[in-house]
Amino acid sequence: MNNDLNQIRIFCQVAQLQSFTQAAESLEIEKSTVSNKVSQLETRLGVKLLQRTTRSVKLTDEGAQYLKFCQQAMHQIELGEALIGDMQQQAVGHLRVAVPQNFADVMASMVVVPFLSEHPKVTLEMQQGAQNVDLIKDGFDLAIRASFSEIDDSSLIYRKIYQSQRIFVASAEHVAKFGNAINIQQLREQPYIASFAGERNDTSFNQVYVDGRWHTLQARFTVNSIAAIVQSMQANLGFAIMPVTMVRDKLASGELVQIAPQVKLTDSVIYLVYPSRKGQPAKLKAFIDTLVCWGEKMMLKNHR
Amino acid sequence: MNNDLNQIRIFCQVAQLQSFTQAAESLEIEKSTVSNKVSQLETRLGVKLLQRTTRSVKLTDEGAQYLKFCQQAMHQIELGEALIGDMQQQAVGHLRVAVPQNFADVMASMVVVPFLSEHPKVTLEMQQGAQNVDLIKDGFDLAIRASFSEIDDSSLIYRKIYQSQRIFVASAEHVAKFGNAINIQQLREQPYIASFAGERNDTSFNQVYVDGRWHTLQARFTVNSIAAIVQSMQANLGFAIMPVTMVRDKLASGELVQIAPQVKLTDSVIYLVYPSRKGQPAKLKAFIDTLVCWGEKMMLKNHR
DNA sequence: AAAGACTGTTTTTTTATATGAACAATGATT
DNA sequence: AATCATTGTTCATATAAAAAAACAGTCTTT
Repeated sequence: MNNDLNQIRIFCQVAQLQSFTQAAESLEIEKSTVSNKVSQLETRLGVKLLQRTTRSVKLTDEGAQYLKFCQQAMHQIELGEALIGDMQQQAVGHLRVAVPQNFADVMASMVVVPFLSEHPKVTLEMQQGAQNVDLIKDGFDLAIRASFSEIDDSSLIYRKIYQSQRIFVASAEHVAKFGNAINIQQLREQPYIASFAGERNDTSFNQVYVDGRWHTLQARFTVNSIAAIVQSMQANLGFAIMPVTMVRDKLASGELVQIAPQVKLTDSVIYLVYPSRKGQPAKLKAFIDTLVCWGEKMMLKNHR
Repeated sequence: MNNDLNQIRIFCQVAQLQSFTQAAESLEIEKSTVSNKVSQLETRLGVKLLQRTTRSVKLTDEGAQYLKFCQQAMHQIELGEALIGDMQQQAVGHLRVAVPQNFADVMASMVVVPFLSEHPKVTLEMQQGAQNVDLIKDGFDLAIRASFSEIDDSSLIYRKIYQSQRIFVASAEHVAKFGNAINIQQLREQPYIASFAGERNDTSFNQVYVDGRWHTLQARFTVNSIAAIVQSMQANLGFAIMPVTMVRDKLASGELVQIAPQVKLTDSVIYLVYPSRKGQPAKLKAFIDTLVCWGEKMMLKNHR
């Protein structure tokens, strides 16, 4: 290559150390390379930068002038790389996260608050309902997905952080009124409160796999918030499908009760999706850690 | 090479043009090279700098931060190279010249004054009596040599700018007193005013080649200034050896007369010596031009 | 809806470059 | 003063990088 920037680094080193040999050693290259690169640079610029005897190396007038600029340039690059190093070690900068519609409220209290207080130099942007965004194109650092069918997309890292059994739950009053259903047919006759995970026509959350085929429950009421569903159940609007962990406390206190335990549902699984595992900035590592930690805590709660 | 500065230029170009393909075209390299270099840079820094789809290229948070520093660095280098370009085109800077002892006065009026007035941005340092200096080691841009024996030194450019017949001259009064000598023996009996060109023991200027061997004239008075010698002759201190051109006017006006025209002297030759012909800064080119021009004018005067 | 144009990446081949030894030149040392 | 150690440069060879072509996506257009 004619216009080789490495010539400049090498020239700087020679000029600074006043020696081709020492420059070669410090850069861990051959002195013949040093000699050639400096010659190339001189030829390209059309100026002799260094006057050299076999015994001494001195800057020419032009070389001294040029060196100043080169040294500043090298310094700028050093500063830049130091900054990158810092960003790798310390969580700083802006983080854009895509979360499913029905997860915002769960995240806010249990993840966002502790994360932001632990990492004061990070700013967080959480975009709800951006379930199927293109991480790279739309500039997200991370997405949380609650898909039940795993999507295979190379170049993206999928990481399961949470898996929980889902159950049918309702208020005690609801059970008293409709009876405790024991199969899918009976459930379909009871009012159902649906959630949707992502896109408008995404019905995966409302599908029940029984006897080798999928049954879709028709919803009386649909809302994209876990908290709203719980409240609706307590208002006796109907039964719902919930991850066990989400309603563990309500079940313990008797506010909600499980119905149709014989009917098995697929698990609720939460994935983290992010582009490329290597070269993660510290801010992303930190957020992933927080999420993984949260997932583990939730799972423990489940199996307690 | 692991730490390749060219990665940075390429990254800058990609980031600026938001395209690998366009960056490759503008840098006149292959897009595969661009792709590889950016990947190398990312690997080295351990950060993804650019998020890329097959259709779009976007800076990451880290990439944007890093880019700022890289752009500044590139800008610095551009400034430096622009300066070098100017120095090549416009005579600026400091010029160190070594001249023989007996040339300073000749140079001052006929070369230095017109040169400095024509090139106001050049500062000139003229070191007298530095005849046999090491151009490179001692940091001279140019030396003027009046050697009679050509020295062969590779890596140095020798350029003859002036050659003149030397003659014996004296004042008319001197001739009246001592008679017009016709051979070397007669000359040796007359008082001789000597010059020396360089080192203290340099007698080449006072040697006369006659009948196949060298004769050294014993000087009654030695001084290292052409002007002083002329004045001394006019004060009838003795005869001297002078290049014809130097005393052309004095001979024409009758102030000085040639003696012993039968005795042939070697020519006076003036050389320019400078390191490396290519990559000369404009200041040096300009000074060489002035000297060559001066030499030609003097030679013309001679043959008129 | 399907083909085409254009993106960035990967792979193979060709080219260029770094290397290491020998070299010429200089200063220090004996 | 002569040898020795060390400098920067040169040259043949091994190595690494750039080029060229093939590839796998994505968006546009017919």
